[in-house]
Amino acid sequence: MHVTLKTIAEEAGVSITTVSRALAGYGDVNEQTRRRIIEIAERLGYQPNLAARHLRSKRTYTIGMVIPRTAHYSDPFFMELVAGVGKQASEHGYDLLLSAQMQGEEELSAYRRMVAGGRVDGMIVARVLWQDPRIAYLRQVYHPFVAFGRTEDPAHPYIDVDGAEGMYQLVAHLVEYGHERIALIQSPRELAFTADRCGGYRRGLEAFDLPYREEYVIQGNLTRHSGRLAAEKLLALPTPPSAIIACNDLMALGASEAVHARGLRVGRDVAIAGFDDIPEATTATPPLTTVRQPIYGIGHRLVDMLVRLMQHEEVDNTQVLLQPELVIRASSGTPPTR
Amino acid sequence: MHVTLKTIAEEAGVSITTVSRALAGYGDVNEQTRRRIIEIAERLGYQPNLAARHLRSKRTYTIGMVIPRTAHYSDPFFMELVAGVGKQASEHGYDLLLSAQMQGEEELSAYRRMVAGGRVDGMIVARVLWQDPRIAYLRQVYHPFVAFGRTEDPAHPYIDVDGAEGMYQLVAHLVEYGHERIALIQSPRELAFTADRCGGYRRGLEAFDLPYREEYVIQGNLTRHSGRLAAEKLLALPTPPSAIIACNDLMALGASEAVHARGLRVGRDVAIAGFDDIPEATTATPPLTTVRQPIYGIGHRLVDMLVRLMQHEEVDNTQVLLQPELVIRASSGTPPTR
DNA sequence: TTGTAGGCGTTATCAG
DNA sequence: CTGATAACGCCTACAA
Repeated sequence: MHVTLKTIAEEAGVSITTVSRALAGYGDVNEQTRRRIIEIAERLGYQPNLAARHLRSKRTYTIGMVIPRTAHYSDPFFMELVAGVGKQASEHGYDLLLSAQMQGEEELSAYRRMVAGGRVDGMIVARVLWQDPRIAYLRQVYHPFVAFGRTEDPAHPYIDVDGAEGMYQLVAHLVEYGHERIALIQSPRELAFTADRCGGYRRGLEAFDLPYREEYVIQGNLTRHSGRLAAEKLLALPTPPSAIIACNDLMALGASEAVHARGLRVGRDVAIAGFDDIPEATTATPPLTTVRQPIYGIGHRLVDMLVRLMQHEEVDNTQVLLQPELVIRASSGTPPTR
Repeated sequence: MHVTLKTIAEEAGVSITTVSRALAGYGDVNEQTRRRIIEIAERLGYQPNLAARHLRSKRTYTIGMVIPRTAHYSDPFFMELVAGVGKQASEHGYDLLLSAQMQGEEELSAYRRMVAGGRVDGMIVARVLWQDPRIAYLRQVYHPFVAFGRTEDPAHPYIDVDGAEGMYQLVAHLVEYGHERIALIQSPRELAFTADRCGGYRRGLEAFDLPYREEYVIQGNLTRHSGRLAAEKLLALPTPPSAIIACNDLMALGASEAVHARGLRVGRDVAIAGFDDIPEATTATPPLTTVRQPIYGIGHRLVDMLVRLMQHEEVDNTQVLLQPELVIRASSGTPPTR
């Protein structure tokens, strides 16, 4: 059977109340009694029942996060984020409650279970949508959360990376390397960062007087496979692009496969660039030029901000926009010789 | 405020009991009443308080897992395992409670919090130690768990990969490719799989009449960095090995770095092989020869078994030993020409 | 078919 | 300094 306060109380010959207070470290317990109680508690391996404690105190010391339940593969973006969030949560004395759900209704009901079910003190929301129902929900019930990503609605707490700027830099970089036909493999429109990143792409083209061509912009769904399909279409065009930017690294890696498969060489015949800088970007062949989002570190900052919000501390800035860092590797080719 | 059964009861003009039964789908509630109650519950967005429910029912529908809290980097082995476990847990209607802790005392107390604190119905134990205090604890309190890895004690439920066989195959493979000086970068002795894998290495050497040399066996700690250090030592020997096997992929990748740094070429001048087949093994340059542990799939199976144990169903086999699969890639060189 | 009452283990209030 | 007592929200005999 489980050791409860009652067990200890009986063993020590005092009331449950006294045991509770002794263990909680209240000052109004006789030093003798306290020591005896603590000794017994340790001997019996007492462990407070957290469900009971939560029921009373409304604090769970748990952070919730819902990640997409994909068919078979683990998404490195989310895994890095989970690692960063988990590490920092633990640093603050919090555990992490993870639920893998299909996007859509299921996901939202997982939010409800966690939040309204009182299982977590706060939520981390990743991969924000344009009109994000999860954020709408959390705002409606006034539950603490921080999002990785912003939307138009200016009021919610977020940390984000300036995708427009990142994309602009990517275009500038490719132009500098001599490219004029730069294609884009786009992320799904419903994602908040899509408009941001695509905007940066367009502004990049304009800034260098390059035309925006409909046929150079293809829709992907963030998976490696969709990147490959998109690149195949691009390469089959009458006038194929000489450079391909993908809205995330996974699609960029898929695009590299398509280039290979056509017997062309990445970085020489076709330049490829991505966005995120997942670990594999470094080790891919050739290594991938990309825009770095320090995902692991962002996980830390998300938790730091969330912890303050949960504890109702002052947070000076709840809208953090990080400047991206262009990471040039071999997949975008070699510098122009002049 | 939170919507409780009481809120609904008042709204519907019935007792809490009736609401509870109506929502739980009991048969003994008037159809009229039930419909009215359900309608109100939905309108008010009722969500059962899970702490209260757990307190009563002792079921949490949560699986616990403690992962090492390393300084800065995410360990791909654990991340893959988390992905597999999380996915399958969700498939069975369970959430995953993650706690990142330093190994040792902290880790054990996280187990206690989860288990004795009643937060989880079962635990997944990864990276089993020789005399594993976590397993000792779980057995002592009769709490359901499944381990990824076995120990001498035959009675606990586990899924494992036959490391001895894997290592043997690795040695055989390298011998076939013409190597006679095969070194080993060993994992920490306290890990259960170390004896297993090292045993396979020794038996491999014996089988091919190769001497076991003390100086060819170096201790690592599973990190990339330790693999690099170990390989540097090996390569600085008067008679350096021509092939290096590491007990995990991360150390093997570190060893590759050391080879590079010395101006040698992996797969040509020195053969390298690892164990695990983490995603990066495929994309590394050159790709890494290794022994495949299907970590993601093992995560699935761990959960499947655990779910049956938690629900006290019959499990025909609670000790599963999987046969490993040798994955030959470029890091071990090219086949001997004859 | 519905309601009353008790308890899960904890913490907080209020007397003694 | 200590102990009753109530309450958190839910479930379930048992009674009506």
